[in-house]
Amino acid sequence: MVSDGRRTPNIRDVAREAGVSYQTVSRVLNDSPAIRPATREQVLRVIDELGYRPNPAARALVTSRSGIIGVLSSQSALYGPTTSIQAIEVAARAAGYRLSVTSISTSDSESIRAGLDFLLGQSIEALVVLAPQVGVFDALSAMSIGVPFVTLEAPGLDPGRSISVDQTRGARLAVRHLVELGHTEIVHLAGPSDWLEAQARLEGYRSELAEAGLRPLAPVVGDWTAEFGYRAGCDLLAARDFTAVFCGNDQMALGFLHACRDAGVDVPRELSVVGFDDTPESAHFAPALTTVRQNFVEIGNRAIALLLAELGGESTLDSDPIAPELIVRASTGPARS
Amino acid sequence: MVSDGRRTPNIRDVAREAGVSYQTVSRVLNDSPAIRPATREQVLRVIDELGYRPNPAARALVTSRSGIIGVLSSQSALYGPTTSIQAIEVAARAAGYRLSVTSISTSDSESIRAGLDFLLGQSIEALVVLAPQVGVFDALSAMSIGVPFVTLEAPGLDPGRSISVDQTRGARLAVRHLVELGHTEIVHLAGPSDWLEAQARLEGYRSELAEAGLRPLAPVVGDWTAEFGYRAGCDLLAARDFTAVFCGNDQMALGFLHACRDAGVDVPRELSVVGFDDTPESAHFAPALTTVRQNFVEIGNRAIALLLAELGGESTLDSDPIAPELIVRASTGPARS
DNA sequence: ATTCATCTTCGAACCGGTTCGACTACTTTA
DNA sequence: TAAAGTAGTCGAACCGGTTCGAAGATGAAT
Repeated sequence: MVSDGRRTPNIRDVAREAGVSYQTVSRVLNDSPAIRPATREQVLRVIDELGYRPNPAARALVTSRSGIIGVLSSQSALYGPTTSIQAIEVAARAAGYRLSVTSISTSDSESIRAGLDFLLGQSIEALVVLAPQVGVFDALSAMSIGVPFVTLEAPGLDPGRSISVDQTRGARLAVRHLVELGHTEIVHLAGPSDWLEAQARLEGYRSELAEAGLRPLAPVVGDWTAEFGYRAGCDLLAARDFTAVFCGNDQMALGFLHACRDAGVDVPRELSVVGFDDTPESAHFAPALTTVRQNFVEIGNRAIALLLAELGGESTLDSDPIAPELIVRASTGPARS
Repeated sequence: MVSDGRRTPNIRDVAREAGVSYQTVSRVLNDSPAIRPATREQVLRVIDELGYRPNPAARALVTSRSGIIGVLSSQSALYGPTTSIQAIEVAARAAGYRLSVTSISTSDSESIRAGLDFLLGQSIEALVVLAPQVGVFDALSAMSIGVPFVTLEAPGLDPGRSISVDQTRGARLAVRHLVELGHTEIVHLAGPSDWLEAQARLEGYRSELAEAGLRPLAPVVGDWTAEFGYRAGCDLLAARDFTAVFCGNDQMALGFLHACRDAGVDVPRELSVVGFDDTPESAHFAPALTTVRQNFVEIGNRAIALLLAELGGESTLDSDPIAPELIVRASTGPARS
């Protein structure tokens, strides 16, 4: 890597060194066919020798393609979004795109707008929204995005623009499992009410119970954290008028299990607990958690596939929703009659 | 937002519409002082009216500042790195930078090089490396980076270029706690041996035991997962020749606790268990986990602060290492004599 | 009224690529 | 042997900003 003159080499430096015109170098870079093999060899050698890297800004300027896909994510270290983003990154990179991720800490429209502005100001070519609060989508439809976009884990909203596991179905699987075990009084520890996933799971909980002819109990609205699950559990177990709990995610289930231990309630003998997500840890909870598995990697992959199709001008394929899967472990058992 | 002609408006469109020259618009954008307030108002109004956004590629081209900070991360949804990256993103955004994150799935030099190439090809202005395997740093020093960079959670390597919690100290805190409880036979469930954090914790484990005049046992090398912790636990508990376990992270501790339940071993009565990281869930393990807290947000913030200082030409300040904190919970207790 | 300083605006060059029409030299065909 | 075709290369214009020296306007000083 030579650094004569203190300037990073540009395409003209390469051309001069290789004894060709700079357009020829450009041809080599974009592997145009009309280049004599010997010339290409020569140019490539000089490129390597000089440590030349094409300037992405210059390229973006003239092609008006930034190669950037924006990701708007809610600020959290939750397992699901994190896993999806990673899958997105891998898929995007494979397609020659890079990611620009920004996270919003609150879901008020001001901060959403700021996050979106930040991304749009980078001339992103497409957008993935991973912030599944209702407010986000209101803000989204208020601003004209101007690029293809897809929302993740926002079930029931804007079909065709949203990729998600069928949350309602997942919730129904969980509840049905409990019903089949003979439970009739099933509490739901829900996620934040402005999260679409939480809404869909609550909906699934209600409709499955209705179908079984059972009455839903008032949902306890939480914040996805184990800490909340614990405190809610302590409260609920004081007046124990239920035999099963369907938790909105695995973390809350963990907290709830903790509360059960504190209260001396035996799971699953006296109480059945179900989670949601199947985090890698849930198999090792005490007891191992029955939960609903979501394929977060698949979500990410499909998101990029859809965007790439749209960027390529293809019609957006409406694929089947991703099916969740019930994973039965030790935290659920038959209701005691 | 007007869209006449099907082209996004550029600075000249704004100038024409506002009745000024395009250089004046540029002045307004970079809030140069030499602009009459009335002119500024007028220009800003037109900008808003046209929905004009400056083209970052054009700007980057002429200023030769991309505004991008690259992040090279190892592919995982681990709590620590995820949290740090988020802190980095927030801090970078506040400073007017954006992030380009890429993750490498394996730590062989080929894939490291590819990841690094991918980032350097985006003319990043600075680099954060969050892939604390030894191989990464070998590859790093082999390639000339050409931009300021900082490595995270890579203790003991390249001081001044690395931000991390003092892992060795954290491990010593954990082990000292066990020693003070009277434990003499302490097993270490280590992280992968090519991870610098794992090495540092192992080192801390050994030196603290040495100082206490105790002999270290052969470490069990794992992969950070709960699943591994479980399997290792099952093996270890078969021939139970120890009274305490120091786990390299909370997930492995969780798996180990699971194994203890399976084996009918009472924690902390018969066995003490310590984790590392203090994930938000660890307070709700069964039993609540004694662990070592790391401030991942602080790590991210410091990383950006250091890079910004360097980008601004300031000398790199060598700050004190971040101190870890022992969080004592229910999983540790006195050794039975 | 003229000169000069100051404030504000303008013109032109440049950043580092891509692209398209034109040019050259060498084959092929009649 | 002249005309036509073709592979390979080149020149110039352009993308959308920033920057710097120069110019126009305005008002104060002489």
